[in-house]
Amino acid sequence: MKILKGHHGNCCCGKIRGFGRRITPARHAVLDTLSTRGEHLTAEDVFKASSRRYPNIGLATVYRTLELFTKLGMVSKLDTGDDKARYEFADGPHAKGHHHHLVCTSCRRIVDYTDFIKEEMDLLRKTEEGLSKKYGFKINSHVMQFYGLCRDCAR
Amino acid sequence: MKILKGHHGNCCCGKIRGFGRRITPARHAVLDTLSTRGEHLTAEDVFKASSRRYPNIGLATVYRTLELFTKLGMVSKLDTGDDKARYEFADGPHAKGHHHHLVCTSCRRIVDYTDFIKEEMDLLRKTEEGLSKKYGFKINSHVMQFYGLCRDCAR
DNA sequence: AACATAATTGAGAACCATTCTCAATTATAT
DNA sequence: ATATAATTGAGAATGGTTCTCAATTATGTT
Ligand SMILES: [Zn+2]
Ligand SMILES: [Zn+2]
Ligand SMILES: [Zn+2]
Ligand SMILES: [Zn+2]
Repeated sequence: MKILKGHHGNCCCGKIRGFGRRITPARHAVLDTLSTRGEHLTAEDVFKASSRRYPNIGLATVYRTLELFTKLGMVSKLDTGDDKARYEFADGPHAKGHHHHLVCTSCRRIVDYTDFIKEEMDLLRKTEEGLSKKYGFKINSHVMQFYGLCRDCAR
Repeated sequence: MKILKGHHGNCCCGKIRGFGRRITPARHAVLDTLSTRGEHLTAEDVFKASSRRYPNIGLATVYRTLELFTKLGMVSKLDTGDDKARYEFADGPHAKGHHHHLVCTSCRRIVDYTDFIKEEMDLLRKTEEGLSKKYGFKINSHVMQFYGLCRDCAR
C-alpha cells in the first residue's frame, strides 16, 4: 500500500516517529478510519472500516494500533458500560475538542456534549490539584460521564 | 443455613421482598460480605468471602445477586479500568455516604474521597438538569473518577 | 404440617472482547 | 542493497461474565 505522506498532517506521523515507532500502512488505515468515520468506534468498527482501505489488516493489529495511539495521547479510549471499548480522536487537529459523554443505557447512543464544559473543566482541575496534594497521586486522566435513557428509549 | 432475620436491618430484606424477590441464604451471605469486608470488591472477592459463611454458594449466584442488588439500588457497580467490575454498598444505611474514586492505574489501589464532593454534586446536579433539558435524556447515574499513580507507584 | 408453584440455585459450558504467540514480513538507518 | 529490530496477520488462548438446565427451596395457601 502506498503511504500518502502528509495526508494526515505532519502531527501524527511526527508524533509516532518521535517515539521511535514506525509509520505503516496499517497505522495509516486506522488513522484514516478514525478521521473519516464518526466517533466512539469499537475496535470491530475500526477493523471493518480499515479493512476497506487495507484489506489485509488484522484485528489484533487494530487493537495494537489503538493501544499505541492511546498511549501517545492521540486517541482516547472510553468505556460506556457495555464491555466494548470505544475509541475517538483525542484533542488535536482531527478532534472536536474536549467533551464529555452522555450515554443511553438502552440503545447505546452517545451524545458528545460541551455544555457546562468550562465549569466542569475548572472543577476537575481544582479537584485534581486538591486530590493530588492530599493523597499523593500523580493524576493523569479523569472520566466524567452521565448515563440515562434517551428520549426514544424512555417512552 | 439459618437465616437471621433482621440481622441486616429490615431495609434490605424489605427492599428485596418489595420487588417480589425472595430472601435466600445466598443473598444473605452476599449481604454479609458486602457489609463486613471492605469496599470495591470484585465478584471473585465476594464469592470467596461468602463461601466461608455459606460454602455451597456458586459464582454464578454471586453474579446474579450482585446484579439484582445493583438493580435495586442497594449496591453500586464500578469499573476501574481493569476489566473486573467492583461492587460496594450504595448510599443507604450501610454506606459511608456518596463518594467518588481516585484509582491508581498501576497497583489498582482505590481511594474513596469526599473532598470537593459538595461542589462536585452541585455541578453534577446542575449539569444533569441542563443536559436532561437539552438532549431529552432521563439521567439515572453518573461516573466521576480520577486515574493516576499513587505515591508508591509514581516513584 | 403438607402442598403447590414459581423463584432460585450450583455446576459447568458457552460467550466474547481482548491479548498473546510466533513465524513471516517490512520500515528504517546505514 | 543490507542489516536490524519493529511490525504484522492468523489463530490460539485468556478470563471475566453470562447462559443453560435439572434440582432445590422460599413462600403463600390449604
Ligand atoms: Zn436510547
Ligand atoms: Zn466523544
Ligand atoms: Zn499504585
Ligand atoms: Zn468507593
